[in-house]
Amino acid sequence: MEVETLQDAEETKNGGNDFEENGSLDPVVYQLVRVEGDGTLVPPTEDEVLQIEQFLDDKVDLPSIDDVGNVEDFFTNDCMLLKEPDFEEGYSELETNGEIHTQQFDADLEVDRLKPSDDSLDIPSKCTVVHDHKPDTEQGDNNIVHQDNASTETPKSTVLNDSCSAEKEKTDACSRSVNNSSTGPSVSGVTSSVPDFSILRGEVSLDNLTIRELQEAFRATFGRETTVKDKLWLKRRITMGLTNSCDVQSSGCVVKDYKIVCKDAKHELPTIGGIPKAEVEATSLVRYQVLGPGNERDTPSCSYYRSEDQQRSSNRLKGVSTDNDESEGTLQDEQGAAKRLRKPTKRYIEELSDTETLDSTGKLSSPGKRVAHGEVLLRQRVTPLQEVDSLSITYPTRKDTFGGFSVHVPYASRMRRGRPRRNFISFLDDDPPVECPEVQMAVETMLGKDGEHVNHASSAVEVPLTKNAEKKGGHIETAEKKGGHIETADNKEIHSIEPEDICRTDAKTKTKRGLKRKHHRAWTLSEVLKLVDGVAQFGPGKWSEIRRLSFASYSYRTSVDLKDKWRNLLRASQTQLSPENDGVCPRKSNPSIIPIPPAILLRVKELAELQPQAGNLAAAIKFSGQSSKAAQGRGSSGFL
DNA sequence: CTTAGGG
DNA sequence: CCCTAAG
Repeated sequence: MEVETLQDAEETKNGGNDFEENGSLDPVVYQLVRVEGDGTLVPPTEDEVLQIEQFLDDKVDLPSIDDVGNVEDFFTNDCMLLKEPDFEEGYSELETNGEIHTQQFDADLEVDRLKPSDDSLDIPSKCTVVHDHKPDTEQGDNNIVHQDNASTETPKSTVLNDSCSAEKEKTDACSRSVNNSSTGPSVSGVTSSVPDFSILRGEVSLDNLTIRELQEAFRATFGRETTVKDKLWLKRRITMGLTNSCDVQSSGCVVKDYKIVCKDAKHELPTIGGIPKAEVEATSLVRYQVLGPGNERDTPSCSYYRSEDQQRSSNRLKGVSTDNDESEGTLQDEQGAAKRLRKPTKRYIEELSDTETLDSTGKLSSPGKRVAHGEVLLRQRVTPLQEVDSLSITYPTRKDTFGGFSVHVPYASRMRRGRPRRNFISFLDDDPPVECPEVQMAVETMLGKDGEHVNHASSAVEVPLTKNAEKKGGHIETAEKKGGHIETADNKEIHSIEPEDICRTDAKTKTKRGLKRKHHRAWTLSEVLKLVDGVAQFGPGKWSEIRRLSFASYSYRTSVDLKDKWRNLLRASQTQLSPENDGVCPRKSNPSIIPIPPAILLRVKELAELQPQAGNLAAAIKFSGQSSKAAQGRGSSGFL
């Protein structure tokens, strides 16, 4: 059996409660009772009591009058707000309160029994709630529990209760409501809109109501108007509101549940529909209701959300899932059928995201901020204790509603999908203001360029042609002043980074807007030779080939670079060679710049000449081999 | 991506 | 070296 929590109606025992002092509230005390299968109540065990007490203590603070007031207002607004997008603000406050409540409830739920709580708590309790929403449901004790979970109370009811205890006015209302089962929820008094619950009273089969009546009922239940004309939906909503459960079935819903509850309960809670207060379950229920109304924007979808959440929560809490699930499915299906699917709006989505983000609680996450607000609140209440795990689970995904169906969507999906900026590499690149080969290497590596760096570094030896100029004895060793380093041997120079490079690098980094300018690298004699050789082999225009084969080690030389360089070489060869005799560099005599060795130029020239010719012939191909060799032979004598 | 060319 | 147009 389960221990059912029963709340005892007000009790005066509370004694020194604030409430009493205020006089406004009827002190309600929860009594923890174990419900036997036969329905008899049994005094709680000490353990049970203890467990509950803890919760109570925590709660006690919560219900301060002020808080309560806020809560109430909040709820009140809630109804109204729910409709409108802008009601967010109200929530924050509520949440706090809500949490508290939730905790309590949770606690209660967990324990599954109520214990005579401290006086401090006054929750109007009412009778045990046995809901018969579902016809299907079994009626065993278990059922009861389930139902409670599933069904339950509206958040409002919860609130109301609190408020009642706290506020005088409300109290009155509460008391009234309590007294008059018939009376509409006192809430009305609080709420701007005064729902007329009368319609709900009694056992009325929603099925028999007209849309209009249903709408009225809806209004009575949620305190707000609805334009929805979907009977099914309305029925559901109403039922849900009344019962607080998700399980409501579209058809065959009878208000009587509500009613029953009312009857049992001494007070009707002003809550939305006058939901019974089985506080315990109420917790979970509360959520539902809130959601319902809130979500509702007259949209069926809301209910979906809820249902899921509810189910979950209830399941979690009680471990009873079956009924709920079924009901859920039913609801969803029905709704889905009834209404068109609704796609989340961008805004909606955004809101959701935000909400989720905000809620550390995680769970809340669901649906939209706003919509969810109510839910959130409720959830928190419910969740805190037990839902932890759920939270963790939930976290990764967010629920969205699609066409009324809740769907878990990975948060990630919402995130921007853009691919990572490809530039980031560039940035890396920029870097090396300093020259560290390492950095470069790293960069290059990252870039995926040829892995040359290694070579580069080690072989970097080469001196910029310009500078070295002639030196080459066979290799380029010279170092010019410029480099600052002297490369003794080509091989060695590892650090041949020239100051220039550095400077340039920086420059480019700074200069280039987004793109950094490629690090300037002077062409070394060896590079030129390779280039020439490459051209000789593959022919001009085969830059990519040359680059691949001949410049494997120079990752920083692109085919474009080769092409450019070649162009420059050609130019040079033409100008220099011809006037060659001058021997001097035409344009500058600048010492720093060392002209490309004539030998090379010669080769270039030859190639240039050959190529074209060859090109014509297509001999280029064949040629290439020969030419290259030839070229080598000649000019290079020692180059390659 | 590779070439060609202009800047 | 960069940039762009054109395959």
